[in-house]
Amino acid sequence: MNEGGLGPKPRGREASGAVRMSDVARLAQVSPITVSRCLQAPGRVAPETRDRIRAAMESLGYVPNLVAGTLASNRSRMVAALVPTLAQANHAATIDALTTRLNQAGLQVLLGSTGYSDIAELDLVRTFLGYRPQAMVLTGVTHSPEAARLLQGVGIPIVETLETGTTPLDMAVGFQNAAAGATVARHLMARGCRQPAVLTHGAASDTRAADRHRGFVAQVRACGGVEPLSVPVDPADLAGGAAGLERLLIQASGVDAVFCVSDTLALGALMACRRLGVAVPERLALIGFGDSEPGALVQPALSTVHVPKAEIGDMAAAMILARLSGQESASRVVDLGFRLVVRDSG
Amino acid sequence: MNEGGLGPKPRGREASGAVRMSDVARLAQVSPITVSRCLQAPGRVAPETRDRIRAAMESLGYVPNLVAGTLASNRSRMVAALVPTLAQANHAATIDALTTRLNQAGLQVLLGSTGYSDIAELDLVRTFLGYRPQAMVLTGVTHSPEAARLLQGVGIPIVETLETGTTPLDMAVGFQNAAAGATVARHLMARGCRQPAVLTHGAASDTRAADRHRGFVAQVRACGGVEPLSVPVDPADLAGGAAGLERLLIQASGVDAVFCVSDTLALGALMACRRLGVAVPERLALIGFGDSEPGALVQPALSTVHVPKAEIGDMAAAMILARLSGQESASRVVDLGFRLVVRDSG
DNA sequence: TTGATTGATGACAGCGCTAACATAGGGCAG
DNA sequence: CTGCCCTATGTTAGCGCTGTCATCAATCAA
Repeated sequence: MNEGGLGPKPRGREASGAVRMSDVARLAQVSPITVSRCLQAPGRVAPETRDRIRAAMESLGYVPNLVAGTLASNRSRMVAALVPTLAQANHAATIDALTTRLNQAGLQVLLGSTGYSDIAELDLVRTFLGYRPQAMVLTGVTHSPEAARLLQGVGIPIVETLETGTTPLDMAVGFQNAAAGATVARHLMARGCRQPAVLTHGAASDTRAADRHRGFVAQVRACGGVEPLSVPVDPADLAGGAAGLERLLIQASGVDAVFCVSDTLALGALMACRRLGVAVPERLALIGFGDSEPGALVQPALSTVHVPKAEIGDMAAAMILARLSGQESASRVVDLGFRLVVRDSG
Repeated sequence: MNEGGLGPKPRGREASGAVRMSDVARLAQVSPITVSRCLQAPGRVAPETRDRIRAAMESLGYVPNLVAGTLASNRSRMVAALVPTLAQANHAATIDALTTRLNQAGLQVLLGSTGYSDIAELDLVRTFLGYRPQAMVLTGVTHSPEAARLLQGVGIPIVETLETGTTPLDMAVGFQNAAAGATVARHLMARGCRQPAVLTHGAASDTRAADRHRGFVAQVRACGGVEPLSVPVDPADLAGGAAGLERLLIQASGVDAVFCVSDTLALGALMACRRLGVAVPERLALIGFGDSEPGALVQPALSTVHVPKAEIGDMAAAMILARLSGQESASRVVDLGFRLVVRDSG
């Protein structure tokens, strides 16, 4: 008996004030563990008991504390995802698909954006791992060594998206950026272009863009074309694309085609061409990347490379779910390909 | 002494296997609470102790378990956010800004998309509250009564975005959709339109679109215009906009202006006009909503209403942070306004 | 009848961390 | 030298839930 006040003074903090499982249990006249089972596996609880418990939860407005559940069960029902930015439609589409699919399976998505910074990525990886997610989705396969070490240490499924060029940390789904660049190069050369150039993303950590650039240049060389001039742009937005194109035309007057590593850059370049009176595609062919919606609407309609944005999100979710349900997936790398979309601009 | 094996058989589960705070503490020769303090308030720990602890964390590869921390401290450092869809650029921009700002303050964002469904919203609200977020961001001010009850019960800051028409559950930041609709109507009437119509979003829970529609119609009436025909479209994508416009032209041949409740619909309508040979804006004026990027690039450039997407996300974050730091914000409703952008299409 | 099996529920301990209080030692005014 | 405050660190007891086993009654084949 501690009632006499003689024992060690009880000095607990006050509880959060919310309704707890034990409150529900008391009202339903069962033990807390039965309430827990009623939530996790209703089939293992007798129907009458179940109804009584549900009525109790309803009447008390009980909201299970998943944090406590996570700590006890070591299953957080969360998946962490990192993107460079959401403001770009292709990342948004991928995340949207990923989220939808994971939600259906009862998993929530913890989202962070790195702003194309390796430091921010490392920070976010560290923090997110602190929430003990059951899986992690990253953009691209290039990370700081420290981040890679952390990620491999935790032993959860990891999916890297948008890039399948090299060996992934764990799993990868996307396409081959270098091959996409090469395809564009082949197309332009076949079309008779003789002096192609590249508008590329200046951010060092956007290795996807760098890969496309590299693949393009290699293919131009292989076809015996003039060594392509390249102009880096950062940030890679519309204004950047426009400015980049102007710079490019100043540096080399003979350029007859430009591969822009993103549709956004291409659209900016297209605007600049309009302003400067450069005829597209007659004097200058323009090819983008990503098959964004505006590209199909402008005039001349933008030639580009279509990538399966939503499918990548879907597949990433599927790979995670398969792994979490114990299947050792046969293929750790899934290449969903890309497709050259030839429209008016080149 | 329990060593004799006489006490109750210890039947604990095995621990998660990860490095714990106590491991760090042992290596650094301090108590766990000092390690905890070193993470939360390094200033309250002596410099040499701090260095020893940090070295220990480094050498063990310690990743703090924030789930346990949340349970113990009742502070999750998470903010939950719900959007109808991420695949639409204006929501993505808002969330991007929100996330960036909250991350800077050490808060993570738990993101869910409702797909414009009240049922999905309720589900997500319930689940997210289970993670005990410190604040919640919603889109729009209309929710199921059940969701509203839940949200008001938990006592965390709640910000509703994109809409400031009615009384919020707690706080709101956005603009007045009805007023935006009215502004468009005034503009069209002043321009000499006599028979305007509306392409609107059919989803019942997109009350923002419905408000714009309502405001538009009311203003047309007030100006003495012909009662506007309206065509609902769902899903509100490009194809929907195109189909909607065709239906509209069939139903009423005298229409000389169309207010589309989103830029996406307007762009679809513009495509249809091109296909049908309808001159824009000569025969048909077209106004969108949202000031999306493609709208500025198409020809004729789309007239639209600019809304401060990123600013809304920023402000939502600021309101949350203010409240969490104890300030009772003076204004619970922040109207960031909108701006009619007249370009070529109307 | 009986032992084995199944189904429903409960007792106990502990997940990894932090709030609240406690303590020890040093500096310093008076 | 006393009493007080301040700084650095430690002790204790949970946060709210679930894994693991235990229990007890009902069912059923042999």
